[in-house]
Amino acid sequence: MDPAHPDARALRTQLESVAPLPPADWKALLSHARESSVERGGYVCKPGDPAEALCVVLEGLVRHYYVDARGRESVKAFRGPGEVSAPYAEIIQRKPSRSFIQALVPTRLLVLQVDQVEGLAERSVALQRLLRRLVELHFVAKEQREYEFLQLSAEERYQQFCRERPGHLADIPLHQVASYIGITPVALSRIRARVGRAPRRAR
Amino acid sequence: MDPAHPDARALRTQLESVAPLPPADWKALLSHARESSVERGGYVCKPGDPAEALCVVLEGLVRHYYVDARGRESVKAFRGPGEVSAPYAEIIQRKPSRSFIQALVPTRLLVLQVDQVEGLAERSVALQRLLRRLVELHFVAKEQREYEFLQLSAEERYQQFCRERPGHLADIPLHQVASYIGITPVALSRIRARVGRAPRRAR
DNA sequence: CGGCCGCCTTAACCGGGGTTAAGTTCGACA
DNA sequence: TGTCGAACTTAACCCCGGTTAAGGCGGCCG
Repeated sequence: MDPAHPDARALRTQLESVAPLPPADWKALLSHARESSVERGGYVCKPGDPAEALCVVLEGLVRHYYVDARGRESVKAFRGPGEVSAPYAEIIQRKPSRSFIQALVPTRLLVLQVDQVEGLAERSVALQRLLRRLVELHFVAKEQREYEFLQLSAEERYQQFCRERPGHLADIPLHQVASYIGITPVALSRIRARVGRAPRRAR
Repeated sequence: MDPAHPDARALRTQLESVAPLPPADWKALLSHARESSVERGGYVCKPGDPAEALCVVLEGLVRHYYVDARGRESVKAFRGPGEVSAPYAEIIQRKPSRSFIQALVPTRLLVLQVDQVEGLAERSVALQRLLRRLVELHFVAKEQREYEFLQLSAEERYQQFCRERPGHLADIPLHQVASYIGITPVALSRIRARVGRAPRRAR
């Protein structure tokens, strides 16, 4: 991808705020990146796919979810522009994906191959540190989620969610929000009735 | 700490299974390590303490927990021999600890200063990679926990917990188990009555 | 020895959320 | 335009877990 491309510049800025990255490493990274588009409802990744791609959302919105043995579906995360989207746990464990990653709206992604990134990181402390920093931030996010399950009621988790993703509320079907906060669509509907049919930003 | 010490040898082996670490890095790490003991009920860390120590449990058992504004207590984790014990999220965010870390039995710890480790890692890709690997494993564990909250009932989470920490069940009071799986002691008691007063290994 | 306290259990009551089912709205599409 | 289906809501019923309170048990200490 061209370093002069606006997407590339924006991404660079964002990465710099996580950890400093020398220009050489940045160029090397970009040279392995390709862009990809997914239409609304399309899949970036399905169970059984080899977990080898690290994506960054450039534009649009995706959700990460999985389906358990009983066919019950759970949403793990939503990811918008600037966020990393990948079956991270499976990449770490070098297993095939167990998750779906699906575009909720037309989405553009920057795609990196994990082993190429790993290869570059073998030779750069800075890149290695950046990668660590990124996992650390993911870790903190998961711990925040753990906190919400341990200490908040479903209603509070819903309100928290509305605060977290104000810009995406209009694009996410409520049953997926319900799944994300760990309740059924029916229960979410009741909560929204109690709370007074909370914000669902006009478009 | 002496590299010839049995604890040091055991730890080395364990770290090697996570990611390779050259002898020079290992020696440097060890030279900054000190050992510390905590009696049963004693604290390794309390809210407000600067989050600067990375501990590894050599012997014993600790729990990580926090108390929210309403005084409600939640157990985030238990850590036994060979496991890392630290207010990780706070270290990552460079904030003071918000958690308690408490010994459930007499415990010995290996203590490292975060900034010393960071300093070493600035000069070693191998150490940097090892650190990343460790966070990655923490991340996977948190995602597993997220899965349990999303898809398992309290009863299933209890049985899962019994499978996870069979060796520590005897040392952990039930109300702490309840807190860990996100229910009240009363509810756990009922579950145990249903399930048939599950294993609580004789000592 | 007796009393206290922490831990665990049991019981009774209540409320939130799961389940099932029906009804509404709305957009896609023939 | 009519039909179909997905998404959302509402209602009825039930169960799990929270809450409160009481009682048992064992260890610690005066």
